[in-house]
Amino acid sequence: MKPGGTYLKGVAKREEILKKALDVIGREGIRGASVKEIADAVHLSPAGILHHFGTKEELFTEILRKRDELDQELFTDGAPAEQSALAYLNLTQRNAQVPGLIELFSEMAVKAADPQHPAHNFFVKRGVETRAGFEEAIRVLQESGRLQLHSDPAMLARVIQAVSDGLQMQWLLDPSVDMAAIMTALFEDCLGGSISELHDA
Amino acid sequence: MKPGGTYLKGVAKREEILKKALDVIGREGIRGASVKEIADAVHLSPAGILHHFGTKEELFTEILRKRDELDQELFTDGAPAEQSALAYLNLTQRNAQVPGLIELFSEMAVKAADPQHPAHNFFVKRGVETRAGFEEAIRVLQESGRLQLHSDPAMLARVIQAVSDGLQMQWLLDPSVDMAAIMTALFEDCLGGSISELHDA
DNA sequence: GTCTATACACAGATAGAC
DNA sequence: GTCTATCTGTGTATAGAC
Repeated sequence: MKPGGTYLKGVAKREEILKKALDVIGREGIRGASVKEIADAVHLSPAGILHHFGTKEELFTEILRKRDELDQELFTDGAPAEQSALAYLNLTQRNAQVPGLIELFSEMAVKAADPQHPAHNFFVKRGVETRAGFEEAIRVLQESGRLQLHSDPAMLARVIQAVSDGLQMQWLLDPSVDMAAIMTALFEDCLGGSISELHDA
Repeated sequence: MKPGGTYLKGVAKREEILKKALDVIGREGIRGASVKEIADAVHLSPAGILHHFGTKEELFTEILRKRDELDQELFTDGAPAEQSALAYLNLTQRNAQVPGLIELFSEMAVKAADPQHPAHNFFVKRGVETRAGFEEAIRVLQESGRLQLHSDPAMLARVIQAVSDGLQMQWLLDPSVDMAAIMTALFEDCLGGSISELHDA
């Protein structure tokens, strides 16, 4: 809304804050998830940060959004529907390397249950999109006969999302849980043993 | 550790606090989950509460434990292994009536990822026990031929737990999600369509 | 052993100066 | 756009009354 220079500087500053925040939280875990910690990391005061984002919860909502954005560029962009399941598995495996962000995501997901929470719409939309991807992949696999299970794709999509989220919680409690291995085994044993055909990445 | 009267009074007071706390949180949701709110509900000062429990996190750990205890009396006590899956479904359906407690549980589950958190061992133990119940039920069903799927019971138990936790998160975000229906459909479609045989409660 | 009163530490939010 | 100062709320620690 403002002429070039100033506006762009504001956006750039926001980006810088968000990137540094992802960094700090990834490294320090949820302990690094206070306004003050992030402020220190970008050499600003807490008030300076909140000038850009309004409130703490809005700041953290933007952090989540930013991570999704970065993830999407790396993994799922432009992949055909059939491969979205695989892309998701890759994502899962990679995310498992950054416990702090998973903690943040899980914590925010709970808080966002409140319709008034700034992240509420983000999580609703994210869930819808995630399941739509699964649904389409399932449909394609069913129609091509590579998936013998003929259950309602919408329901299966919900289940897959649930398994993914649920395994993350188990993994937070005990990092020795191999999420990707369980997901893969599940696809192969229950869904018709054909997801491995997609493996080429 | 102390002679009768006094000791019992202490225990009784703790029980009273825990019961009231479950009440308040169930009614007011996570907003009622501050030491002050609970203190008000039992007509005590915050310090009075903490005298009995030490810290806030320990208090809330005991609250979780208390709820499990009450749940167990109501549903799973004495049920044969084969029916534990059904008992769990019943529990799921009943819990869905008390959003505040599910929020509390989910939030604590995330915080308990930290091995130093007072609820860490509670959640670890709870997970082990939950999965052990599923595992035995699965084994029985497999051996009696009522479950055609021959995947590793331990892995399947993890998946079922994950679906259950994951669906709760979806439900928190959108209460129109019918957790029990999805769980039931999942058992019937993927696990061999035999869980309904157990339905008699 | 039980609890109140009080003091303290800290986080997030807000107002106003620069 | 950023800081300092301030206010509020919330959890925690301690002293001492009963």
